[in-house]
Amino acid sequence: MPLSTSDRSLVEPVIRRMNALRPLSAEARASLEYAMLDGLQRAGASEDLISEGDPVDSVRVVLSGWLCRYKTLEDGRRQIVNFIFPGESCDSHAFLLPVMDHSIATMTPVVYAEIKRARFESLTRGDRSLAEALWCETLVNNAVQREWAINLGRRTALERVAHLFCEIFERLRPVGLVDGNSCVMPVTQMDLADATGLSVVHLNRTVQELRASGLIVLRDRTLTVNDPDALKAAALFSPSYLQLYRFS
Amino acid sequence: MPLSTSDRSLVEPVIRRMNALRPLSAEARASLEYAMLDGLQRAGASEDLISEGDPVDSVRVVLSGWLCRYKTLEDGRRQIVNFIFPGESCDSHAFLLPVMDHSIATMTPVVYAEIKRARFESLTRGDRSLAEALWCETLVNNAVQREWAINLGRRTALERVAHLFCEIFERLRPVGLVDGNSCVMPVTQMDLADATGLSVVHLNRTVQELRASGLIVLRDRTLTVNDPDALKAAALFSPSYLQLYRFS
DNA sequence: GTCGCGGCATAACCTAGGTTAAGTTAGTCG
DNA sequence: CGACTAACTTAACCTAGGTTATGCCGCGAC
Repeated sequence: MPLSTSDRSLVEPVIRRMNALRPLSAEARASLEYAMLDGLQRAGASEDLISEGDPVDSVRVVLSGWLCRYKTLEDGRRQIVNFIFPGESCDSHAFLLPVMDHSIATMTPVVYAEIKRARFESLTRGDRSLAEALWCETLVNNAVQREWAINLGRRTALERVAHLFCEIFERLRPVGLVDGNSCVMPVTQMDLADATGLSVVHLNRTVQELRASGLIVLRDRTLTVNDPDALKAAALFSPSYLQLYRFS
Repeated sequence: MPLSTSDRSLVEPVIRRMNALRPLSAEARASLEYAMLDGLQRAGASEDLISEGDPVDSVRVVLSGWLCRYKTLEDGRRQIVNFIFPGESCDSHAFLLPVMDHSIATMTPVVYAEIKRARFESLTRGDRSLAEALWCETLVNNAVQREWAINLGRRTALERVAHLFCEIFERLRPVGLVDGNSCVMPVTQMDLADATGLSVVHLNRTVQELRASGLIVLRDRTLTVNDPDALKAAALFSPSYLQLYRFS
């Protein structure tokens, strides 16, 4: 089965990202490509791909669209604990644990590749570099999670929202989704509130404040940051935890 | 070099914990034991073992005492993002990334085993079960980090502190550090405040409130929970994210 | 002994952010 | 076209939690 050009361009960001985390052998690259194209899936916006308590038996790699990991309390309070962007994988190795401790939902329509556990294991067993790239991804994920902890625990509302915008920018950039000073922001203010631990009303107030101070323009689902350094300063943002040096 | 009984009892909780995460082969157990006893170290309270930005070239396994992972903002605001308890390891595989994204400090005097990267890699290369146990630990860690996110973002002060106490209890239990309804609580209220994202004053108020309602007794560095179910209910605590089923 | 200090406790006051409510806009479904 | 809904906005009000300050206790240094 020959690969079409359009299919290749779909999975290319994933290969590029993995390769930046750990240089992949040509064979690893090819077999990962095939595995992904074998399991292409689509989902609409606001769908749960997997829920807390579900057993895991496959790995999903996001090709386009935004997803989030979230947890809820009994009474409905919801916290988005992380976003998942194109080029990132969802549950790499998660099947080492019996069930999910959190849920994963789409925030936009999404294209992803689903790789079954057995195939995934033969992929990673066959090539050390791929396995290491995936583990690096898990470690970076862990670092992001820690940054979210200090974000939620110690930053003010303004710093928090600014920090989230900075992080989104820096995570979208290596997969080619930042265009100059702009990127898409295809999520509702409700989602942003759940990600920053704020109420929707206060999230809106904070966005207005960022707008008024000229730090951001957010209109038509597009975020523009004219002076990134100023936004970073307002956010107390330092990108080292994202391990971006790997993407030159 | 024969192992003394006292040395064995020191590393026993680690072996037991790893074995619960993944059943270890007899050889894995023995070589891990030797590697740990080879690198025994001590540290006093309130010492940084490693700081944000430092390169990592060894793995530390905690044998006794409490540590924490923390991050700070430029202006000194500090967030403890996780605790590290006896039987847990610090930086397993962290050397896959170039530098630490956070710091690790002792909260009490600590005994730990330091295993150099090369030796660690030969240990895990030699035995798949040990490697898997350590990766499981990383995944559980990640799950704990997510729970901390919802704790900081969505729980009230009372729920947060109660939740932290519940988690500490459940993490200390499998390594034999819970005695009936009590465990040691060798940290200052300042530390608890930094872990829950509260000010010291409000942490103190909250502890008073938990005391007044009869949910906890905290005295002489000892925490007693007479009615664990009541505390769990107040905390909206559900232990599944800790993967404790593994420890019977 | 007492000086100094770190940890705990409590009170008075204040503010960041939550809550409730209402209005606007824009898109979708008949 | 109008009805309905989801997302956003703004205002008024309120409270959880922060800040500042003061006092107490216990302990180690001298």
